[in-house]
Amino acid sequence: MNATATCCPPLNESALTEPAAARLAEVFAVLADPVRLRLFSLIASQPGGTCACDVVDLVDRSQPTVSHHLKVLHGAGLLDRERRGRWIWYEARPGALAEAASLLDCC
Amino acid sequence: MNATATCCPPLNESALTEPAAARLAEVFAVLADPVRLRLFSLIASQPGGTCACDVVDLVDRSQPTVSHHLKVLHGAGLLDRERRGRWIWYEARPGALAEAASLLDCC
DNA sequence: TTGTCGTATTGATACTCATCAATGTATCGT
DNA sequence: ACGATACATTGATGAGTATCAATACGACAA
Repeated sequence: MNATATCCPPLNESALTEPAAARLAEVFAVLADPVRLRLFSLIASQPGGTCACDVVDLVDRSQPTVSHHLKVLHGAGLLDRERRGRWIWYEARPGALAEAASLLDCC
Repeated sequence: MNATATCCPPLNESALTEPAAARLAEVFAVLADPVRLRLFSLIASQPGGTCACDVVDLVDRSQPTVSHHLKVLHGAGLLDRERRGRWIWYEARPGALAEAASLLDCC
């Protein structure tokens, strides 16, 4: 029922199956872009979530580019989205990275 | 002195700086390819390391492709290399992923 | 030295993706 | 209704990369 149990043992205990590797590689690919990783950390470090308008200025990229990255993060299940009037609030989804973290812990 | 202290606080505590995000994104990029991730797990799960010839057959890719991926993993500091006669042995470098793991633990 | 085996490199190709300008969509105030 | 604000989508472009065939390199055996 806990997040770590849904995945697989640490990397130094048993090798990943092909499907497991494919699925996890997608998670790492989402975090493999510096702008996207920074956007996620900016939002995750904000307890109540953040308005998208607040992060655009922080990453030195155009608004469409930031919107694209937020869409990718949301599509991967790392961010929750909620509309509030004209604004859209993003918030880090709890436990979204537990699976990946459990793998890396050992190495 | 411990591995987690060399990096940065978890993602939900404070946002990544731009250089930190860039450096970490490189690590995630190395793990973002399914073949490469599986190669690393195959080697990391082998206590004494592995001959490169043993993993080529396991990932359904050509020998040059596997060689390329092993070079990337070694270049990123995730694998150690050692020549033994005609063979080359790869071994997972201990603690190579501690930095990335400490970040992900919280989310 | 000559061949063989294990591994790396080269060169080419196809595909993915980060990025932006322009435009579209939705919500709110007046 | 109209304009303004916040965000998303479209379309185009350039850079990066996974992949393989062919080739090169290095070590060992005979």
